[in-house]
Amino acid sequence: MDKDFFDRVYEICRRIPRGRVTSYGAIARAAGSPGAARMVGWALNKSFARGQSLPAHRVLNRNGMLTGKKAFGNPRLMQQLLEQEGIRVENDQVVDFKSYFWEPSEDSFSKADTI
DNA sequence: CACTTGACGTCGT
DNA sequence: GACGACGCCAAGT
Repeated sequence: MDKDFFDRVYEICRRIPRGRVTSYGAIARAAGSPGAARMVGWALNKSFARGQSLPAHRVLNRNGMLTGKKAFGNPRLMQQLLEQEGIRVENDQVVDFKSYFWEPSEDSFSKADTI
C-alpha cells in the first residue's frame, strides 16, 4: 500500500468489470481514504485529461447519477458508453444502479444479492 | 500565501 | 424524504 491514493484509484478503476458500475465513495474507501470521494473524481479527471484509458464512465456517485458526464468532453459520451455495456441510463441516472454496483473488493464474482 | 472550486459522502435538521 | 451544512484533499486563481 505504498502507492499513492491517486494510483490506487487508477488501478481500481481499471479493475471495474465491463457492464458494471461503482461509486466514488467505494473507490475512495478501497483506496484507504473513505470520505475522500472528491479526490477520486479529481484523480479520474486528471487521468482522463492525461488520455489514460480508464473506464471512468463506470464510476458514478452514490446516487447512481452521471455527475461527471461533463468531464468527458461530450456529456453524452458517458451515457453512450454505459448503454454500450448494457446499462440503461435515464435522465442522467443509471437504472437498477445497485444491481450493477460493483465493489473493488470483489473483483471476481458479484454476490451483491445481500441487499 | 489565502480563498475558492471540484466527477462526493455523511450527518443533522 | 428533502434540504442544508460540514468534511475530505488537492489544484487553480
